[in-house]
Amino acid sequence: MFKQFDAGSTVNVSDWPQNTASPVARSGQLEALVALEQIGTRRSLSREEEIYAEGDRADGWYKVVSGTVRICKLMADGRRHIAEFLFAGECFGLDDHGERVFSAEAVGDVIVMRFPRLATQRLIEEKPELAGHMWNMTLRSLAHAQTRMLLLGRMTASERVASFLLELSERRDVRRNLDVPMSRNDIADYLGLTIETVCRVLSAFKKDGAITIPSPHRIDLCDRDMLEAAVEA
Amino acid sequence: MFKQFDAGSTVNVSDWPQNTASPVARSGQLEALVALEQIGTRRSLSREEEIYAEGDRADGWYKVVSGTVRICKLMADGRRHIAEFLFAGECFGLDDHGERVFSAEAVGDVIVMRFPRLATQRLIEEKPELAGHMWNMTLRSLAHAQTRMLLLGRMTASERVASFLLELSERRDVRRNLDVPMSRNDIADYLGLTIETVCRVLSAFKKDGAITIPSPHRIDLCDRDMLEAAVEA
DNA sequence: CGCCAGTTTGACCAAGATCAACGCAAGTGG
DNA sequence: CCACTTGCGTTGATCTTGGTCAAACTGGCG
Repeated sequence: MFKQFDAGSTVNVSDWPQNTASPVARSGQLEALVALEQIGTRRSLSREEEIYAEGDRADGWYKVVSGTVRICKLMADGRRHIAEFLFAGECFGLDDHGERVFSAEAVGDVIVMRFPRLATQRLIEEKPELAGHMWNMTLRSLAHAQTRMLLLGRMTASERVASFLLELSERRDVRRNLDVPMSRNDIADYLGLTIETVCRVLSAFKKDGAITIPSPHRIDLCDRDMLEAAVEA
Repeated sequence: MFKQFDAGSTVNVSDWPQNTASPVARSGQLEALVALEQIGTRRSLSREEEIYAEGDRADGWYKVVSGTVRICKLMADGRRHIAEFLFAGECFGLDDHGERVFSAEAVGDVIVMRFPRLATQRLIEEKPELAGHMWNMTLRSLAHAQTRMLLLGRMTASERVASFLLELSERRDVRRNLDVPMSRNDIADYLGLTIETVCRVLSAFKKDGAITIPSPHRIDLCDRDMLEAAVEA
């Protein structure tokens, strides 16, 4: 089932390259992380504002402080695809060299930290342990992307929506009273469906008693087992 | 359009963390890569043989020497999803910690190099520049995964197949006489379609004069422009 | 109160899935 | 050497899921 929804690209010291490292390397790692945090600058954005656009120079990466960010791509004929949603503590924009391949936008009001690429590179040269940390964040994104490829390639509409609700619940660490910051349209473009299908599936889940929908941006997971059964992967 | 199909996770010294590094760091990098190659062991597999299974301990990663490898996952009810095909020079199995989330199988006869996880970790501690190299390989996989999410989430059957043919052509560096090592079924599971749909789309392309199909595992791209137009992303 | 943006619901439609038959080599065993 | 099998691939007929189009609903907000 879907237990390994990555907890996002939060700072995490105990992983692949590090977890057998000597104590010395480990304390170096911690110090390096502090140094990393210090090269970041704060930036506030309001609802629907663009953080960067497709085609912009990719000269930095970001970490969400508060709010929700979406990473998306527009096709020539207007079809939209949302590659990822990012919540507080998660990082984005590490990928792509040179030009941005996707754009990043604020779903609601958002605060992010921006880490300039050059400063990051210099810091990595200075403290090579950091490369391992960056690598880990990328590995997490990759694991998440693979889970989503399975979802987009082989799951039915209800499986996708159930999956989405459970993912939200895991990532935001809420068991029942889920708040859903993004619009139905965003959800649809994230799941490779249409807004109507998303609505219909949600209504169906409601009728079956798996969820209730006090308001469009608030969903109660009454019966998680039912949702988990709907995923069935 | 789809020009940035990553050339795979081949060894590549000139990237993100390295490309502004001092000459000293660069030569260290090269030396480190040689050291890396030396911890690998050769392994031969025949058609349809499993390299590792879902659930196996993830205690190493691989590089394809010759042949084609597929990374796949089976859902409980038998639906199959192919996450990736790997050709000579490309790496896989770097992702997942602990247990394998996907399995890896030889499409035809295959030779791979296996790099044990522990030895790799030790080497990284010894030569921290290597972390940057590993990170780059992961970044490439991620870029590829993102391209595929767009394909699976938002493209039509013909767009997917056209995309696939062009991707094959780019990655194997062949402009016309494409050899297609995988079965129609593999292609379908890679593109999130059924085998019948793949066949039909290929037949349609043939009728339109975009391709010819001398044999099932050999496809001629007569009119690349037509295929590129069919993708239209 | 009426407008507006986002959501929900319904009726209909189509892309692609499913089911089924057929074709076509490459074995295989008599 | 030739029937027979077997595993793919291709094609056709029909069905289903989810998309499209359109209308109604809902909760702010001027």
